[in-house]
Amino acid sequence: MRSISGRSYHHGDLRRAVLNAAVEATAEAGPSGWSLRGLARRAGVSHAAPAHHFGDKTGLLTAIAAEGFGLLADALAEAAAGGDFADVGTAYLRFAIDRRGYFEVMFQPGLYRDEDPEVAAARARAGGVLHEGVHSVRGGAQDDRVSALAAWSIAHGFASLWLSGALAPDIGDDPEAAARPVLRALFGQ
Amino acid sequence: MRSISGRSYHHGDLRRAVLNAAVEATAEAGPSGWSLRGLARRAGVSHAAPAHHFGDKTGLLTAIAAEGFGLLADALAEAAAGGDFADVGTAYLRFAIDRRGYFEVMFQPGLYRDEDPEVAAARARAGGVLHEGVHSVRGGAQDDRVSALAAWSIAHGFASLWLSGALAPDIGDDPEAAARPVLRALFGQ
DNA sequence: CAATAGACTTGTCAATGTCAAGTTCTGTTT
DNA sequence: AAACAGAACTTGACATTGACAAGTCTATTG
Repeated sequence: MRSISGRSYHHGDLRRAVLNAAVEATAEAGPSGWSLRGLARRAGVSHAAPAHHFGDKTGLLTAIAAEGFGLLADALAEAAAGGDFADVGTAYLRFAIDRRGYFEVMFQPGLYRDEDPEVAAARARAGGVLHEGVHSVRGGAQDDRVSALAAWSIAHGFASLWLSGALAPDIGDDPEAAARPVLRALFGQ
Repeated sequence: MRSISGRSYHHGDLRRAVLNAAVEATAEAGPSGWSLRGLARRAGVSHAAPAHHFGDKTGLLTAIAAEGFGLLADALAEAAAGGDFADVGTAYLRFAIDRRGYFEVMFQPGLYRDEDPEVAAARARAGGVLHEGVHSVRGGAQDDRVSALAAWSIAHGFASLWLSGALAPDIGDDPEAAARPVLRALFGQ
C-alpha cells in the first residue's frame, strides 16, 4: 500500500470508499439510484472491484445496515443519558435525516441479508438502547413495553413521513422544531 | 376485443393485469423485486407491451401510488365514520399490511413521479380524510394540527416497523392486537 | 528469495429498461 | 362495406447492470 493516493494497483481503503459512496448515493437517490459499477468508476477502480469486498450488491447493503444500526445505537445511547424522552426521539429523527443513506437501507430488510450476524447484533443493541432509554424515563411503569413501542413508533413514523415528503409543505423546514410538540404529545409534556 | 381470453392480439385489459401483478409482486419482493419484462411474460404479452400503457417503470410505479392513495383515502373515510381514533389508526395499519404492495410504493416518492397530478390529488384527499378524522375525535382543540400529526406518526410508525420486521419477535403475529394499546397510549384511552 | 494470500483486473454472459419502427386490431366515418 | 385513424401490441436493437470465472499484481511471511 502506497501512502500516495496515486494510481497504485492497490486502492488503499477501497472497502470504506465504496461503502461511503454508496451511503451518500443512497441518501440522494435511494438504494436503486446507484450501481456497483458506478461506485467502482467513482473510486477509480475496475468494475468488479467492489464485489471483491462485499460479494454482491446485497452484501454491500448488508454492510451498510450493520454499520447503520451501530451508529444509531451510539446516537441513542448518547441522547438517553440526559433522561428526557424527547431528546431520544429527537436524536432518532436527527439520525434519520443526517444519516439518511443508512436509515433508508436499515428499515428495508428486503434489500439486504437481515439474518446476517453483524446486522442482528447491531440491531439488537440499538433496540436495547431505545428500550432502556424509554424505561429510564418512565421509571418502570406496568406497561413499559407498550410505552417503548409507542415511543419508537411515533419517532419512527415522524421521521419516515418527513423523509418521504408526505407532510404538508406548511410544516416548515426545521424537522426538530416540528417534531418536538408531536413527541411531547405522547407522554404529556 | 374478444371475450375469449385466448391468444388474441389484444389482451383485453393489459393495463390492469400488469398493475395488479406489479402490486402483488411488490408486496412479496419490493419494488425492485420484479421487472417490466417479467410482468409482460406473466401476462403473456411481448416484452415491450407494458411500456405502452405506462411509459416506463417509473410510470407504472406512479400509477400504483396514485391508486394506492385513493384506496387509502377510502379506507380511512370508512373507518373515521365511527368516531373512534383508534379505528382510524387500525384501518391505516390494516391498509399497510393488506395492501402492502401499494403502501411500500406510496411512501417512497423517489420511486415515482410524486408531482404527478393524479398522485397529488389522491394524496391530498387521503391527507384530508386523515386530518378530518382526527379533528372529529378531538373536537377541535387548540393544537389540532399537532394531534393529527402525532396520530399519523404513531400509526405510520407502527405500520412501518411491523412491515420491516424490526419489532421483536415476541410481539406475536396479530398486528391489530399489538397496535391497539400503542394507539391508545397517544390520546389516553 | 520463494510461497502464499489478498487485492484488483479483464473478459464474458444473461437480464433489464428503453427506444424506434413496424404490424394488427377496433371503432368510426363515409 | 370500404376506408381510415388511432390504439394496442410486436419485433428488433442497444447501453447498462449484476454476477461469475480466470487471470495479474503486490505485500507479507517464513
